[in-house]
Amino acid sequence: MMAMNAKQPFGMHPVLQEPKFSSLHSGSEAMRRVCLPAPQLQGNIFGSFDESLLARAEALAAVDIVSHGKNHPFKPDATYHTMSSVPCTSTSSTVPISHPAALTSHPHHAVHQGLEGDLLEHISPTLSVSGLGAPEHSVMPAQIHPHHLGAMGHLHQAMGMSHPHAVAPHTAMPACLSDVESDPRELEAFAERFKQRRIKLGVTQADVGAALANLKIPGVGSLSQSTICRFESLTLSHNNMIALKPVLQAWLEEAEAAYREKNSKPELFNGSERKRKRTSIAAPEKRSLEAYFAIQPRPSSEKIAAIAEKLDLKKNVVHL
DNA sequence: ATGCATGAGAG
DNA sequence: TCTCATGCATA
Repeated sequence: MMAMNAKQPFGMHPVLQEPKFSSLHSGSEAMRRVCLPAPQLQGNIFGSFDESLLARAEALAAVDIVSHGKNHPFKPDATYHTMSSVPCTSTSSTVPISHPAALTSHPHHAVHQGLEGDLLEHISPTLSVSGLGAPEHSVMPAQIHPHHLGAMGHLHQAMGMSHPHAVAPHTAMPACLSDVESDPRELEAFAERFKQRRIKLGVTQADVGAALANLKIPGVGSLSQSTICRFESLTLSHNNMIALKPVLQAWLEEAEAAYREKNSKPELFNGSERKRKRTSIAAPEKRSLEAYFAIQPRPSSEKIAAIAEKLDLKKNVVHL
């Protein structure tokens, strides 16, 4: 044996197999990546990057490990793979099933749009943004390579949503009922963008899967590398794709926010510390201080000094 | 639907 | 060795 990544010595390889998913793939592509010291065990991931991989850590969205919880409320039903055609794409796709912004109460909301443009350097002017989620006003039939326009599309959920929602000019596509955002093309575009941006951030599929748990999105825990991979390669059922999209989108925004925050911040403390750390007072000391204060609301500076000395704290700290 | 195990390819 | 892709199993 040569590789065996310390995995389970389980060696079961039935011979038969049927193509569950019609793997309509686009082969893999060479992409540079930052090496992750730890094996791809999801559990370890966080334990490894810190300093050296600070950048990545940042990208991983305020990592704060969560054991996870694998349960997806999503109820799939149909299969994907239909995107290649389906010319019908309504324009009303402005409202995704759930706004990641709403799900995660993050301070980044305000900058979502900003980071959008920032990292999207490959935006293709070809498509109009107005669609906000429906990049293809039914302009293209079916044979167009959606990949080329996979630059944007999910500007929706930009909380404010100031665009007046232009009514579908023509082909309203009444048939595409549940189009709310299930538009396959849009999904594909998103998947493509997701992948590219993820790579740009130097985050691996496994990282993403694990980091998802940090988003604390109800009902969403971590996912495996496999799933992320499948999402990117559109090898999931349509509904599953749709269910996962907002989650991954939320992650992406988080990651990019953290990313940009990281390198925007001069953060290079030059000898002078910017802020002094908040002094934490031990519980017992704090209690005695409070007790004292109860008796002597206005202790003299002398007293304060004495107390400070006694508790080994700085005077201004004792001031409370 | 999703994770594990593992093969494949790249660096 | 790492990441990605995929077969297979299972909830």
